[in-house]
Amino acid sequence: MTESTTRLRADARRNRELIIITAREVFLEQGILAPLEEIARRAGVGIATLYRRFPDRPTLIRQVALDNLALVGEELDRAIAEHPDDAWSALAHLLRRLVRLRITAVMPMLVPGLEDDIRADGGTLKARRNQLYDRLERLTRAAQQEGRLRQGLTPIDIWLGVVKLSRPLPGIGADLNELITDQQLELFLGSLHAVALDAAEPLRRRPLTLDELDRHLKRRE
Amino acid sequence: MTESTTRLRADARRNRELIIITAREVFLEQGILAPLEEIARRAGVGIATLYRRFPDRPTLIRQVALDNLALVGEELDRAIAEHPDDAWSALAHLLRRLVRLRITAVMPMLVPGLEDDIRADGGTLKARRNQLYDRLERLTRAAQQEGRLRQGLTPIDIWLGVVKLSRPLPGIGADLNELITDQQLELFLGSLHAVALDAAEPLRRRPLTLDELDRHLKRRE
DNA sequence: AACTAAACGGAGGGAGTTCCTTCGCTTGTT
DNA sequence: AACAAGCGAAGGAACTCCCTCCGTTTAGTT
Repeated sequence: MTESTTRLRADARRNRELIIITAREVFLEQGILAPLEEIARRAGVGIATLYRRFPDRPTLIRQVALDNLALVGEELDRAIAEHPDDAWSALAHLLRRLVRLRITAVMPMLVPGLEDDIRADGGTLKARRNQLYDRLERLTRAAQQEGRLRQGLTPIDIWLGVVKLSRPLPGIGADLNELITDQQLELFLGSLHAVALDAAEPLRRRPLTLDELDRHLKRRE
Repeated sequence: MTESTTRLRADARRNRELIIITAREVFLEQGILAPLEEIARRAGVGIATLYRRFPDRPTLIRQVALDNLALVGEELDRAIAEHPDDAWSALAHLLRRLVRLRITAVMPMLVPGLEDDIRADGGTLKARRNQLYDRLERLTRAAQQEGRLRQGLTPIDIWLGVVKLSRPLPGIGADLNELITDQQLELFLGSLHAVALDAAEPLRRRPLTLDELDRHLKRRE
């Protein structure tokens, strides 16, 4: 992903990827304060390897965040390519993929403490997030113009829904969690779908904007 | 709640209630392994007070679970009383209340390790859960017969939805979480609502049964 | 108002986690 | 085959959490 990656030895590159993928899962389950040793253990690498690649926790978090954003971008490309004339299908397909991949694309948007890193980053993370948001918004609008996505929905509704759905319930097995998530996702898709809901029961509320979300996060010291 | 409660001194009874309420919130956020000291701190009582009232963690968990079930029962009564001829409104009203109260009625259903306590309990907890489930199922069916709740939904879908919605996202403030949860709840209600969805896009799946859920939980050692 | 039993909170020792570094061995690359 | 790069395990320091002990405070009673 990063250019420095290309200079790594093959096994190092493999382990690096493994760590990021595992970290995504563990962060999703336990939050970003999860023990790094558990991430290493579940990734099947020594703790030293993790520290060698990611000197401290913020670095790891930022890499996971960047990786998430890139992955969502790729999936978005693919979904649109596979459904070029059908924005709703592309969106539904995308969401199913994202949930299955357990991506928390919103993480970098929501997690405070990342703020510092975003700034240290020169704003790269935030810029990429905004870019992705724009693309998602375009898809959303297209689906609404097709009349198949409920009016009044924003990408924020959708993203947050995916995050809440992806988040496994603590204390129960992975298989049961997957089952539950799948079932709930289909319900969620129903709530997004327009068909006749639109006229029948329009969303009556002031939608949350991205700026507003950011302000909330910033205010919280 | 319990008869032994009546023998407690007024301040003790007050603190006991406070601890249970706080424990519900903390368990919801962090899972049932959350530090007891945080529960005590957030409840504004000393750690000794918590231990005096609840000698060990399982005892506290069971009390919280029982309290949750009782509370949901009361809310169910109220919702039905307020909408005697309108099951769908009663259901929607109930869900809004439950989310706002941050009740995780399903907790005792989902959390393993509680299994032992359920048995030690002589099955009281499980019996009450099943009883509540039956009542909820009756309401569900009624709303479906009205043609206002989507066909194919079970109380499990609804309960699990409430749990996932109630669960706050980690690392962001309580106020933002509340905002997000409210917005997502309205979406969720939309997905439950029939209106015209029914004919347009019936739920095509095998629903999860309560027995099946229990079996999953038991299997997981 | 005074008394007493009940309840309270905080301090602190001990057990268990988590962090993060050091170091001798292994492996990919040329 | 040689060597640089990468690897995992062990372990000390710091921290967290559990749970009890004990001196102080408070609710309820006479």
